[in-house]
Amino acid sequence: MRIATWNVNSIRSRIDRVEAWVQRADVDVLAIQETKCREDQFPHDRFAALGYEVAHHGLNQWNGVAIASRVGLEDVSRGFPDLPQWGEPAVEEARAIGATCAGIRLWSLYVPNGRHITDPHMQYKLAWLDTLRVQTQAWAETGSPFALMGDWNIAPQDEDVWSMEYYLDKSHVSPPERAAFQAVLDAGVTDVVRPHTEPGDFTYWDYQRLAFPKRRGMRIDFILASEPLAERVQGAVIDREERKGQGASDHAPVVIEVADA
DNA sequence: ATGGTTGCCAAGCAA
Repeated sequence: MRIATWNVNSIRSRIDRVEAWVQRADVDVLAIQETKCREDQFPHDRFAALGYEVAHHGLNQWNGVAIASRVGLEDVSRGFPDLPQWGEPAVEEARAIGATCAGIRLWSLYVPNGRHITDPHMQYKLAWLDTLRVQTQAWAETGSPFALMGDWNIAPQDEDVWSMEYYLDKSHVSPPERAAFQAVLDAGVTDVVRPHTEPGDFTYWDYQRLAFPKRRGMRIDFILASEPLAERVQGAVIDREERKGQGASDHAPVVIEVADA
């Protein structure tokens, strides 16, 4: 079984490429981030035509997460307990959706962008991650297979950015963010993609300044699996090809191959 | 050279 995560940067503007990619990559489950639309705007019919069920959580033109599956989709959860609120008025944003597919509990997550080390968004981001840490610990204690998939807006290691000098005073690499990411790992999950990749294998490249052809990217999209699932992962790939050409998302899809239970 | 890109939706914000 092939499971993937992809920040598509608007499902409506990307639907043609998403449709082509899920067929080319032959994925059974796709966790999507940044759908950027309400539920009534989501192109459900396009996924249904390909044989995928979809659970979507989208409240407005921002954020938005979904899970598409052709191996079953059960027990959908939109958000999880104690997530911090944001905005005026403060609301819980559409940044997490969970579903059970082929016996595996999968989460599509869009971690808040801290924007800058000193920005209020950074405290929101860290609080959000701490809530995720608490939940991860609880999920791990059940001993069931699960994965946290999505855009973390964190580059946990120096090799995960094209230049540490460039990012030194910026978000995504700060010690508090990296500590928050590590705390989630310590709660009971592991990065199952890294063992199958090399330094310089990024998942995101800015649209600006020719970042992609200059290979100036970051590795900020991850699949973190609990032990019962991690031991079934047979391979992984970041599909850099999908970042090429007109109409590409600024993120590449990340795929894992999982053995049957 | 203080630039450039994309998507929301139609001015400015978000990434």
